[in-house]
Amino acid sequence: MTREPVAATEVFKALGDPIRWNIVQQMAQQEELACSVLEDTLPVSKPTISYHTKILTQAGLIEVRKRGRNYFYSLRREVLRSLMDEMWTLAPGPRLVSSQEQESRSEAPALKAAVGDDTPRSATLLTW
Amino acid sequence: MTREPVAATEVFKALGDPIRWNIVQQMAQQEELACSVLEDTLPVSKPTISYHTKILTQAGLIEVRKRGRNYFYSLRREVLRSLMDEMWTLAPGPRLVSSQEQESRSEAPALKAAVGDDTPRSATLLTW
DNA sequence: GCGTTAGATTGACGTTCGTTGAACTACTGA
DNA sequence: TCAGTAGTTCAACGAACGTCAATCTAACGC
Repeated sequence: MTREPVAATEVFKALGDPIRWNIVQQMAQQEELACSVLEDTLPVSKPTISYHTKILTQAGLIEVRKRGRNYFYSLRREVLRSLMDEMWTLAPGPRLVSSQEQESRSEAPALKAAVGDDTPRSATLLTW
Repeated sequence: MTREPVAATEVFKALGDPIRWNIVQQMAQQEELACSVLEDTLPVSKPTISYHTKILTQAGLIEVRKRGRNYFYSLRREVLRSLMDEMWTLAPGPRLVSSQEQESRSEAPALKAAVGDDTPRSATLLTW
């Protein structure tokens, strides 16, 4: 059941790219995401998408399922939670954000050219 | 009070390097950390340390205080928490790790050559 | 003043990363 | 069987990253 342990820094590095973060965000909403959707929503070529999904897979963040000639990706939320646990030991405390603040944040202005101007989801900005 | 908003991916990228992750871990324990300590504990030269602390500062993760000719760094935990909040919206759920599991994890075998063999803290490995 | 020390900056170097066109593989449907 | 499609792999490229020696700057002690 337990897989190869992955260094925390490798997961951080995987999340530290706008396109990959965008992919993870999309997958968090869809439960399972077709590769073709990524081709439509991301402003990069097919090989580039393949490159990024590979990095996410190696970091343990996503799981790949092949059905015929189509590929489907799904987010491995337990990995994200495991990383959050690790961060929590460094900065323990209750969750800060109220539900309406989450709402407003998802409508925050996009960081321009972070992943292209016509991207479905805007870049995530942190304020504190 | 609120500073320049920083993209989440920039913070992830800052955390995605073994040396910087090590620095953050040390600062989580010390409340305030002298630069000289980093020079003693990290297997890299002074300019390299300066380079990494600069990246952490730009990501908003640490704060610099100069006292005479000495520099002191401190962790900005609210930034880490803000990032955790963002991750939580993607993978909501309770914390997973029990206190004794945290204990055993901190004693986990080091990932060799992740940041040098004589590093005070071992590399963080994730299991799920 | 003047040498020393702590740490940042600069400049150079090799390595890794992100991107693409081209070629390839595996599946589909007729 | 064979053309078309979905997605990967390969090879190459420029850009960004991580490292260090050398240099610089500011504060210290005398």
